[in-house]
Amino acid sequence: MQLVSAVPHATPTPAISFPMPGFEGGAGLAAGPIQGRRMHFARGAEIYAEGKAADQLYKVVSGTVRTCRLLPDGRRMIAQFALAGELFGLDSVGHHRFFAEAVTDVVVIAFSRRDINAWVERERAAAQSWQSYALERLAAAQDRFILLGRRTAAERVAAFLLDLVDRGLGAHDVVELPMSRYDIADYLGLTAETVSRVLSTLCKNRLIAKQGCHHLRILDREALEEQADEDAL
Amino acid sequence: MQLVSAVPHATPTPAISFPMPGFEGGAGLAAGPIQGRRMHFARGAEIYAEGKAADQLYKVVSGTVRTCRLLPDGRRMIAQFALAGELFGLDSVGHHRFFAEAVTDVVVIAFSRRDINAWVERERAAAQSWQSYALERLAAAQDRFILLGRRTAAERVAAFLLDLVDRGLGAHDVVELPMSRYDIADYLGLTAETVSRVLSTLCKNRLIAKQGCHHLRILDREALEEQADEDAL
DNA sequence: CGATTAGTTGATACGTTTCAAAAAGTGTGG
DNA sequence: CCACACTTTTTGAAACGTATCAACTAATCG
Repeated sequence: MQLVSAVPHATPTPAISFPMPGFEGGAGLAAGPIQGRRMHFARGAEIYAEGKAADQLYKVVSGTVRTCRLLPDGRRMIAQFALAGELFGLDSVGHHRFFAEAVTDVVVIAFSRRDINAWVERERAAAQSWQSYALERLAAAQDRFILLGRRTAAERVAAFLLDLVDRGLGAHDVVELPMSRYDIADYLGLTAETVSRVLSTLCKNRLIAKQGCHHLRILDREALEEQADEDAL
Repeated sequence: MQLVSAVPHATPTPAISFPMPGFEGGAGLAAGPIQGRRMHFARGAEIYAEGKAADQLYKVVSGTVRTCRLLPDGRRMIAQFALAGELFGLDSVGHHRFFAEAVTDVVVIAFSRRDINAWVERERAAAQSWQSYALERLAAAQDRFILLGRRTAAERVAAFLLDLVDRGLGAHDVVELPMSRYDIADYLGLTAETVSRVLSTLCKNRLIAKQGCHHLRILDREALEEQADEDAL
């Protein structure tokens, strides 16, 4: 891992907050005194490889990260897009079962798994927070079964856009799409062409409007939600 | 919930073991002194409903359980088949996001979430066990993304059969399929007809042999694994 | 600004679904 | 224990949605 070399100005981040989504009330509750290492990665750079020891958990400060796996024949599946403020790297106990790459230039904070474990054992609130986080991730994963197993291309794309908005990607009714069509396709179990076609159809039907291919304006959120067909993602 | 009425001989199960798969070494490590309630359900009976408070975690003693969700238009997705010895009901923190039904006549033990939490807070090993279990479930869920998003019908069915064998459903090379073709289909994101066709093809190619439609003999495990294409499920 | 990559659109192919009917399996009451 | 009714599974034919391949266009980067 060329992690260290990828840290130009490794400011000794003092007492980084460690929010567990789903537990903290606000946006950045300082839930513990864990120190993290701030790291930078350029667009496309590998953050960790599949099979490497999963000894760190990462929090995205800015930018977007994808975690993926490749099948022998080249098919790819993206397990997660981690947006600013979100965590990634919780693949498994021992070794990473996916690899992580920077979708855009990113800044992340890496927390040592050992520190987290120690903290969780020390403080009751930490343990609860940690457990809630794991359960929330599990719930999100289960929801995705339905998306991938039982929904059409149009439903998947609509749900995906709404999910990004809900997670804060883009202001007001403008969605930012930092990732490529291929990334979206590999996240939704489709092809890039199909994603493109669905987006074009949504434009034609005046549900969204393209403002460059990485920025969409949502024109009719209600119709989009109807297309996503509730309880999804 | 007609849970209580469904308990004919509610033996006051004394000090039930509470194994967390992935943590205990053997098959039934008594990891804690948690008391559970033994319950019986007839084939097809509902064990808990979607939306109900998720205040219990269940362990299957015998039989098979499915956890599902229904979409408004009738499409169904099965999130999990819980076999003998496995846990289910860990949908979420607050309320069940899936409903659970008995695939066959089942005996389960219900553990109170409160008891589990208390135990986890009391004993260090319990906390670790609990965490490992949650992470293992998460890893399994992530693997299923690939199955549902990037694999063909034949690959999914092959992987499903191998998974059942590995989890102990059926002795030697004979797989037991307690669930219907519709159940399998809704677990794999297919239709029952497609599942049936894939199984027929596998028979024709001498990878498996049908012994009644709920018992299959695996004739060529290697070829089946090749069809499942490694790292799946 | 030109070269290269990413995105869109179209035509066709393929895999899975859908609808329909036959066959096999399962349960029940005489 | 068998016959009947019902359900589940299997098989076939046609329709549908998405993938694939190919060409073109737009965006991005040096």
